[in-house]
Amino acid sequence: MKYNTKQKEIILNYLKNNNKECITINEIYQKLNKEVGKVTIYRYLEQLEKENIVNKYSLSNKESATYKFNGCLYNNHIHLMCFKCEKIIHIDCKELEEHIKKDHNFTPDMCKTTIYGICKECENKGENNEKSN
Amino acid sequence: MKYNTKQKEIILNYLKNNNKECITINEIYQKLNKEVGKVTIYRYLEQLEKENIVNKYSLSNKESATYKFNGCLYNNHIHLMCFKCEKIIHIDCKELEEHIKKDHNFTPDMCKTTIYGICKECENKGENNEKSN
DNA sequence: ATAATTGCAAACACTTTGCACCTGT
DNA sequence: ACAGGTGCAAAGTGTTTGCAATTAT
Repeated sequence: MKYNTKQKEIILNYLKNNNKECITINEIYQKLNKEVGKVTIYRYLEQLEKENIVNKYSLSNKESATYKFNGCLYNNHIHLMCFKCEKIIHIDCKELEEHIKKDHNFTPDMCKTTIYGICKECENKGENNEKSN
Repeated sequence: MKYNTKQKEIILNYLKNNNKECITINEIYQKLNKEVGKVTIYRYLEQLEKENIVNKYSLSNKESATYKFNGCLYNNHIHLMCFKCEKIIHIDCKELEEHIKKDHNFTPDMCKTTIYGICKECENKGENNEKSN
């Protein structure tokens, strides 16, 4: 990756201007397919990951690879993802990070971590409504 | 899923006796391929998930689907996965769970959550050795 | 007997690779 | 000029589906 190309610029630009914290290869491709091929997106994102400009992680096996642009506003936030409504909640909490580091001898990368569970609203709904199955 | 079959018994039995907390479809298939077809494993595990007997989650896009048998010893442990050595560390820590619940209004399902980062050993190695790239 | 289950092969979806063509330096 | 990058098509991998044969009730 020694040359600068139109395609790389387009992709990086898109990542910079895209407001979403997390974006999948498919989302990028759907936006840019007139200008950049899918293979190039795969290859360039792989490169950007090596350079620590994006982080790659998987939210589910069903989706294409998910990336987060490190320059974006949301960095260092922790993600809580609700199973039920699939909403992602961003929290800012150094305490949690410090706890894992100090008490468990492990330096967490909260950018790459998603904590799964049930949000307050869905939990409340669940009590009033059906239990299903 | 109204009939009991030899195959279902074999799979469930294997999950019960298997000591690992997390197991992939491929691991199950490699053990049981003489007795059960892969498709049956997929279908039965899907069913077991609906019945809440196993939980499905993904550690990485590279591996086949990962399941955790809910009856196993390790339930409610938290997983820390090291990027570098890919080791999974199991910790038992109610504090962390409580913190998220109380302070962030979110009930985490730590069974389905993997916290990514760097373990102590790899961090130490990194300091002495090359930084690479 | 018959409705459900199994398992092969084929279809799918996401990702990676081989290679000829194009582009940046 | 030529090393590096792009993108098509093909291959690779994990998962799902169609369907005929088998099995549980």
